[in-house]
Amino acid sequence: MATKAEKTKQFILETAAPLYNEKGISGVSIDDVLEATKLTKGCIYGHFQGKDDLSEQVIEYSLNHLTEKITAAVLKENTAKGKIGAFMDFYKNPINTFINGGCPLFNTAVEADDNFPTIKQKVAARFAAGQEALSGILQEGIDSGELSSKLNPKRFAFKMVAAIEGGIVICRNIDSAKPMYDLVQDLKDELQNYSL
Amino acid sequence: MATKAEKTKQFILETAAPLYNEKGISGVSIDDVLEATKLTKGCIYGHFQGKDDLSEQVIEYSLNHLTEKITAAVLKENTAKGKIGAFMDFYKNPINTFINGGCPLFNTAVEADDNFPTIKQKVAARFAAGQEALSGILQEGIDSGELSSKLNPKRFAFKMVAAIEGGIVICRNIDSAKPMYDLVQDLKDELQNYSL
DNA sequence: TTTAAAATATACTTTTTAGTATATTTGCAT
DNA sequence: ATGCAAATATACTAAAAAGTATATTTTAAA
Repeated sequence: MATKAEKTKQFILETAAPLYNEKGISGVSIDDVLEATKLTKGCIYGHFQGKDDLSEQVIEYSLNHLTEKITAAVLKENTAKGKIGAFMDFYKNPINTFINGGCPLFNTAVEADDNFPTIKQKVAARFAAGQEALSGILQEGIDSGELSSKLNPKRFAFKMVAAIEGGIVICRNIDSAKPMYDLVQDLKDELQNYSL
Repeated sequence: MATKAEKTKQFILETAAPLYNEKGISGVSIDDVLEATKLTKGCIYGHFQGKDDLSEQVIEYSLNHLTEKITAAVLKENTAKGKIGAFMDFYKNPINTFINGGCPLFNTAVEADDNFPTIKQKVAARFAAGQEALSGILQEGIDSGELSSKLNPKRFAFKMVAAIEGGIVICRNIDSAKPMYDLVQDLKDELQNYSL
């Protein structure tokens, strides 16, 4: 069983994750985390070296959590179209995201861009892995004869992720989920057109 | 001619705009602005009520500037395809953006989401206006017989903007412009398929 | 069950950031 | 040209945030 300290640390990460996702790295203060967790400085600083360390580990936690959730959803399906559809469905609702505040990978990408090089690199690795996984699924679909070889897996995967991530932000901004549903439908139709 | 104070205020806005775009609203301090402008607190606080006021006006300035630039680029063309192409070309290079740090409209949308309701509303109005303008251009293209009536102007406009904005963030994150070029090409091809 | 170490809480200091009061300078109407 | 108001600079205070030293509590091994 996990030791007390390990459970506390996990609890801090879990509790801080949505805070970071909503307010951003620069927008979260240690006091915010203290208030959300009802813990004290001594405790927080016992588990983390400082705010930078905390930020890094919270982001790491969020990205791991995201990856797990997406992977689980995708692996439930057994066709390429099913898997890609599951990916899109995961992101379909831009208002109630699996963690409050939208997609943590994307939010972090925006903020880390010119400010947090270490975190930026971590995010970049996740995007690369995600693109690899998605285009791999599409390539398998082509190889198995499910999808047409006219489909460019990498380009479709990039366009899909870019559109979904962009769509989430815009829909959240205008407080409307509708364009996102249409967008996902359009992307599914586009993939359907490559079906054999 | 503009008075000295007006010129100074304009200079502050111009100078702070890229700072805000790179570091985000929460990431910029008054001292950052002082250092960038080489001005002093007395001067800044003479022109702005405080940081919130400064932030709001800087964002306002950036969004106005963005709108002007895009409008100018689009109005140079006289066909629907030409105009939409000009829009995409404006955003084609994700690394060297017209203002350092990516698209200010989108960056602000991400940060304002759960934190700055007033600014969020301003951004939402801009997105709405943008969608209106772009889908209007496409609708005119349909009406004039340039584009097929099978094209859904609103849905295409949304997908295009979402993909471009998302693409910029991802490309900046992975330090590569290539996927963006491919994406723009794909979107242009898609529009081309609706040509009559 | 005892106790020493680990975990957490309390009470501070330091640093950073925002904001203000006042002095000085500058531009422009007379 | 000059004097006064507007613009800007200087030098401060206030508040918020990060970080630390130490006391207390809790956990778990002996």
